[in-house]
Amino acid sequence: MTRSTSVESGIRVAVSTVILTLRRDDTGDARLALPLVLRTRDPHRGEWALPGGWLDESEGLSSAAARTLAETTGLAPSYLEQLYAFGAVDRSPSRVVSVVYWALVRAEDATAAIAQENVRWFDADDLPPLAFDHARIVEYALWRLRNKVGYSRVAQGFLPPEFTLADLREAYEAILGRRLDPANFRRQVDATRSLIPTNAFRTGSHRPARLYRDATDVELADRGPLSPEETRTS
Amino acid sequence: MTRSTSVESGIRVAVSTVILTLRRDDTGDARLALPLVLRTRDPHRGEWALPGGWLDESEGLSSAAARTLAETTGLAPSYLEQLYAFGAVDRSPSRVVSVVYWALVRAEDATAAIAQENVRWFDADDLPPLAFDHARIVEYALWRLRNKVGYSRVAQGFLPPEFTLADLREAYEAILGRRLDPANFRRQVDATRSLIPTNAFRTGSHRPARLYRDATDVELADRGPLSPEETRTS
DNA sequence: CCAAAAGTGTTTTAATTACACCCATGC
DNA sequence: GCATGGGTGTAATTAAAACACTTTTGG
Repeated sequence: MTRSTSVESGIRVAVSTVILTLRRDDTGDARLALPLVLRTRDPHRGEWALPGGWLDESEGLSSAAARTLAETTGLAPSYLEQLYAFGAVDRSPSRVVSVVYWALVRAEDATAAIAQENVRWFDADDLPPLAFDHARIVEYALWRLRNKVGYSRVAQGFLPPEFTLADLREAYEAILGRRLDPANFRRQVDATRSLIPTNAFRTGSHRPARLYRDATDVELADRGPLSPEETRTS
Repeated sequence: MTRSTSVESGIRVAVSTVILTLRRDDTGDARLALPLVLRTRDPHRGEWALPGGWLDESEGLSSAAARTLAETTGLAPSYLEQLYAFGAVDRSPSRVVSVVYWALVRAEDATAAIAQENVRWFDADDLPPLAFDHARIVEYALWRLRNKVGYSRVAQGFLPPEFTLADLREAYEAILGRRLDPANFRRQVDATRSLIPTNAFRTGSHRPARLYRDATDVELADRGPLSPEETRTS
């Protein structure tokens, strides 16, 4: 497009996203799941890869992540954060720097997600062989999530606006892979003052459970150094 | 270089690094300091900017960070970690994605650093106006350091192989900007079992202080998802 | 001897954990 | 009634903080 060669480069910038949601397995337990795209072109044709695409010259990094996320799943994320920039020389036949994001989508959104050719949701700890270095990327995204759930409210990104403490605890348990004491969990979350109780209850089984919603309009977690556009609550 | 236009892009990839060290101020206290480069070309000619350069097609991201770090300071970092990828459309007149690293260098190395035209070391909380979005980047790097010092051994990246507990505490105090109780600090660090005492003492003033060195060969902190080359201890 | 930093001990407070127990609903 | 998850109470353990006190050097 431009005549000057000084603004051209043999290095291309891609943006990919590790999209996570909660899904119920056969036993009814919630488990982490993520969508992958079957590659129809070389390199790595026939292998599964993270959703993503080339960074357009006119869009920001997080915009590109949200765009490719919508293109592959039809969803808007409830949480989106940059994960890491991968740029080893040998990670692809051509020179590609991938800026990878990770996103959370609500469970009920994910079940309503558009079913698309070449896109499938996999259990996060039962993945097929992945293209490029994507296996390592997913592993790191899961590490980040498990870490961040310990000091932030990110887990609420999996839940609808109103939820019970058992819902929230189930999300934590699925992320951390271990059971949490209901009594202590309750005390810990209301010590953070991040939930406000509603007057509604979820009924249907045993004693009804109170529904809660977010106490504040602030972010679920620190998403890093955001540009002014990214700071706006969309 | 290549004839195919499909591997060309109007987006260029730059790598910059926030290089941090400890320096003594007039009162003898240790303070965080970092080198900046005076821009001699537009855009932002005459303003100070982070050391960095264009990513070469044949080098990895962290290699580029180490290379530009050596070019501007003549130093090798004792710690190097990716900070964030900045890619807002309007952060530069041309489209640039900057992958930013942060690095620690040892104090005595920094004082021996090559004095270079257009490069100056500034006190971290008394910086001149910076080019591009570099002020925000430095701020985030300092936040990351202050955060990471709480749950890792990164602070040792400022110190020589052998040091006293007072040296280490002084580094913590400079990073965190507050005093720490010597008694509690001692207990906390030896609870981590990350230091082993030597039989040497530092003398010269008052009661001699025992010298310690790193207990392990492992990294000072989790540097993120590293490629195989980056994992090698160089 | 005195000042000052190195190093130890002790008390208090807060956070975490484990677990007993009561409550309210569906069946 | 009774099984089950919702919700409260409480004791034990652990970690963090505050601070008095002893030790060892230089001057």
